[in-house]
Amino acid sequence: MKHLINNVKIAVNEKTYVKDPESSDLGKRIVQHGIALISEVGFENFTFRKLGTRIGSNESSVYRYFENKHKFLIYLTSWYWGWKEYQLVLHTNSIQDPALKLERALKVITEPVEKDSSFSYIDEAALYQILINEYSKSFLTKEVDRENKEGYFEIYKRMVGRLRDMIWTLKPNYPYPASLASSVLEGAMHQYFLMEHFPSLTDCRDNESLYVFFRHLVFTSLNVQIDD
Amino acid sequence: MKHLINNVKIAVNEKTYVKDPESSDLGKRIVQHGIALISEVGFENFTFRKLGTRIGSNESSVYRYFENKHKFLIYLTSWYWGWKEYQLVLHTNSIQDPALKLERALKVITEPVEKDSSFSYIDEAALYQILINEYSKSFLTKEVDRENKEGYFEIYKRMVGRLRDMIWTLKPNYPYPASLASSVLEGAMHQYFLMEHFPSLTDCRDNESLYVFFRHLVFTSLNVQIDD
DNA sequence: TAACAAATGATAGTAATGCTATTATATTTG
DNA sequence: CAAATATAATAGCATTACTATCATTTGTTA
Repeated sequence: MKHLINNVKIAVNEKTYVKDPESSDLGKRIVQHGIALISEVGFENFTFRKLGTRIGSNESSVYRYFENKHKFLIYLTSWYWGWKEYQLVLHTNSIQDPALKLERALKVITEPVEKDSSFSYIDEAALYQILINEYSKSFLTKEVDRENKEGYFEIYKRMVGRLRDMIWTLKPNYPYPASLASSVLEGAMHQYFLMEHFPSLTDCRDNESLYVFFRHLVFTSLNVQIDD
Repeated sequence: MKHLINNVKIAVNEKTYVKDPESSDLGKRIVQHGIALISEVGFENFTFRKLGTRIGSNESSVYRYFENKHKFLIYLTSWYWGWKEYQLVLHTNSIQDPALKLERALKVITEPVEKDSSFSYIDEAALYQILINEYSKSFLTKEVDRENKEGYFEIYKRMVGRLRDMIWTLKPNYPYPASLASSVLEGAMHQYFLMEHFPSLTDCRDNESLYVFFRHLVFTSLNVQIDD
C-alpha cells in the first residue's frame, strides 16, 4: 500500500511507554523484534529477557522503554489500531454514498494486512497475527477499568466509533449501531482465528468469504440491498 | 431452574484432569473454590498455592486433581459448555417449528445464568463470569492445535454445531450457518463484557436488549420475519 | 579536546510462580 | 488389624518479573 502522505506518525498514548520507542534506534529494534518474537512464541512465553538477548542487548534496556510486557502489548495493539484507523479514513473519506462508504469500511476491516513501507521497521502482517491471537488478553484483565480510565483503549474505541457512525449515517433508526460495529471488529479477528484453527466452526475460507459474510450480516441487518 | 432429570452428570474430557474432581469431596471443593477464586482475582493472579490455602489444604493436593491451571480452566469451561448444551437441548428439543426453535436457542444463549441447584457445589453465575473474562485465554495459545486434536474443545464445538444446524434447518440455502453460530456464541460473551466495561461500544444495557440485538441480527440475516 | 551527560550494557539480587519430590499422617477398605 | 489409598506438610528448583547498581560507550557542548 502506497501512502499519499509520507510523514505520518501513529500517535499512541504516552502512558504505554516509559520512553518513546520511535525516538531511538534501540527503541525501534525493541518494537521490531518484539513483534517477531511474540508472533513466534506467543505472548505467554514472551519475556523481556528473551527479547533483550535477541536484539543483542539485555532485559534492563528493554525495561527502560516499557514498564512491563502487558504495557508493551497495549502499545503494539494501540499502534495497530491507529494504523488501521488511518487506513480506514484514507479509503473511505472521499466516498459520499453512505452505503458504499460502509461497504468500503468493511473491506478495509476484513482484508488481510499488506506490508506498509511507510513504517519500515514494523511488520504489519505479523502484528495482525498478534492482534488475532493476543488482542483480547490486553483488556481481559482485572485492571481493565483503571486502564480504560487512563485512556489505554482510546484508539480502539475511536475505531469502533467511526464504524458505528457510518452505520448510523446509513440507517439512523437502526437501534444497535455500536453493538454491530464492535461485533464486526471483534468478529473479524475471531473468524480469522477459527479459519486457522477451528475450520469446522466457520464457513469462511479466505479473506474474501470473510468479507462477504460480514457484508451480508451488516447490510441485511440494516435492511439495505447490495449487489453481489 | 428446575431439572426434569435429577441425576445428570456433565461429562468432561478425562484428559483435562488427573483425577476426577467429582469423585471426592476434596475434588468438589477444589472446583467450587477454584471458581470463586478465579472470578475474584482473575486467571492471571490465580495460583494453585492460593487455592490450596483457601480450602485449608495445599498446592500438592490440588496438583493431584489437575495438571496445571490451564487444564483447570479447560475443565471449568468445558463443564460450563456441557451444562449450557444440556439446557439448550432441554429448552429446544420439543419445539418443532424451526424459527421458534432458533429463537428459543438464542434466548438460552443470551440469558443470564441462574443458579442451578442440581449441581450444588457449582456456582454457575460465577462460572459464567469466568467464561466472559477468561474463555478466550483457553484457546488463544500456541498449543491450541495439539489440544484441539486431543479433544479439549469438543463440547464447545458440539454447541456451535447444534446452533449451526438449527440455522441450517431454518434456511438451508444460507451460506454461513457455522460462522453465524460461532459469531453469536462468542459475540454474546463479548457484548456482556462490553456492557460491563465499555458501555460506549455497545447498545445493549441488559440481557433483554442483548437478546433482541442477536435475534434481530440472526433473523434478518436469514431473511425470516419475527414478531417484536 | 576535556568534561559532562545521556544512553546502553552487564551483573546481581529478590519475591513470586509453576512446578516436582519426599515424607508424614489420616482415612478407608479388605 | 494391616494394607492400601488419600491427603497434608515441607522442601527444593528453574523461571519469571522485576529492581538496583555499576560500568561502558556515545553524544554534546564549553
